[in-house]
Formats: sequence, structure tokens, C-alpha cells
Amino acid sequence: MDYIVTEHGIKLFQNDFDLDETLDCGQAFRWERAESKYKCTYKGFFLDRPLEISFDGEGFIFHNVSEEEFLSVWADYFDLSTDYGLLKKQFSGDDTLKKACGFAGGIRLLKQDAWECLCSFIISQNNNIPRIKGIISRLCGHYGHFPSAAELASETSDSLSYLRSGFRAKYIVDAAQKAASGEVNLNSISGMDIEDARKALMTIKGVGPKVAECVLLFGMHRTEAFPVDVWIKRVMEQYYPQGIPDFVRGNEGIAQQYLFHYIRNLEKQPEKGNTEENVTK
DNA sequence: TTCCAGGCGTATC
DNA sequence: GATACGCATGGA
Repeated sequence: MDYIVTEHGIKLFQNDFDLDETLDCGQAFRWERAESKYKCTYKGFFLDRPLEISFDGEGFIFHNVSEEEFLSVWADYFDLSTDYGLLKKQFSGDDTLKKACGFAGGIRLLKQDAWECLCSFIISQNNNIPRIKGIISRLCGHYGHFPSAAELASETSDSLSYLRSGFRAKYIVDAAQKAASGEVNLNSISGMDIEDARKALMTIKGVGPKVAECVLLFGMHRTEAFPVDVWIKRVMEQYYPQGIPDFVRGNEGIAQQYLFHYIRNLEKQPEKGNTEENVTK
């Protein structure tokens, strides 16, 4: 790890890392881009620990962070011990993945908290990213932090109406009650065989295959987890009718992140000739 | 107005 | 086990 300690905090020199691509790609929902004198700044949280992080054109500044905190918290959260350059090199044996890595090669997989991740992806179902962020923001605003399972276990869908989370409120309550009672033990699930882990997570109401996979990938860093949402379904149909190539095995989830970002952007800004813009009116 | 969003529960066959 | 449908909310 290449970093220096400065009077403002830590300055990290890191390849394969882009703040927009990592913090605003739909894997985490509590990071906001902030105005600053730097090229790019984000403010957000891991658990109850706040962070302001900037890119100044050459390095990543972890504002007012001690070396001890950087090494024990943030280096792990940003998965700095994984060589994403090497992974991308491996992925580039496949044409589509090569393009995806070239498009958003600065994505890193955040090692998030399992409980926050479970709540967040329950909220994400049949929803869009701005609204997911809004609901989570109202939730944290209400408690002053991201509420624990124990805190949410005594809520009801009525008492959570201020979230405007719709039909998902009852699912949040069920997840909180099961996690708080120990009926669902996120800590032990994280170490289970992945099939057993999926089943255990799916005993929660509102947790199906997609949400379970997201919790495994983003909240338990199980990089072999492969969430299939509407976007990835399109990728699979269009590019991988035979399935994801074998050499990706073990890192399907990381490949998924590159593909997700790639396909979403392709459809947002379609290349010329690939649209229906010019059909007869 | 209608459609859609990082899906899932339920009913029905 | 497969498939169809409703679901809360809000932005486009």
C-alpha cells in the first residue's frame, strides 16, 4: 500500500480506483458527492464512522484520518489488499468483460456492513437508486445513525411510514426481528457454504435470490456471489447465453460490477445506429 | 397519462 | 416448477 501521512490526513496513491465509479455505482447508498476545492470529494459512512475522501488528481485524501484508523478501517473497507489490476487482466480474456473493465475500471468492491446491506437491498427491490438513497437517508436521519436490527425490531410498517418505502416497510421489520432475535445470524451466515447462506437469508420476508446475492457480495464480501437483476439479465441474454466464462470463477461478483455499470451506461447513452431515435414519426 | 425502477410474495396451473 | 400479477412511491 502506497500512502503518506500528512497534516490533513492520509494520502493514498492507488491504481484501479475511481470515487464516482466506486461510491456512486449502486453498491452503497450512503455516499454523497460534495463540493470542494478538489477534483472530486465524497462524504459518507462505514457503520457510524464518517469519512470525507477526495481525489486531487494524483492521490486519494482521507481527511482527518489517522494512520491507525486508515489501516484498521478504511484500507479494509475499500478492499485495498485486492489487486484489481490483476483481476481486470484476467477478465480481459473475454471481449465483453474487457470492454466493461475499460469503461469503468475504477470500480472497487466495498466491504460493507452485513446488516446495513441487508436493509438497503430489501429497500432496493423494484425501486430506483435515487429513491433508495432517499429512503435510507430518512431512516438514518430519524435515528441519527443507521439503526441496528434491535432498534428496528420494535418498529411496525405504520411507524416506518415516514420512510415512504411502500410495501417494503414490513420486510424491513421482519428482517430486523429475525436478525435481532438471532433467528437469522448474519455473522454465522457469512461463513456458511454459499447455498446454505442463500437459503438462510431467504427465510426473511422480502429477501429473494437477488437481495440474498447482494447481501452476500456487498455485505459479506463473498466475491463468488452473482446478483442477477434486470440489467444483468440483459447482459446474460445478450452476451453470455452459455454463462459467464470459467476463468472468472470465484470473482463473479466483481465481474458483475463492471458489467452492471457498462450495460447501464450503454443503454443510457446508446451508440449511434443502435437506437430507435430515427424511426418514422 | 403511462411507464418504470439493482424483486418478491402469492395464486394458479 | 413455471408463469402471471399486484405492490407503494415518485421521477421521467
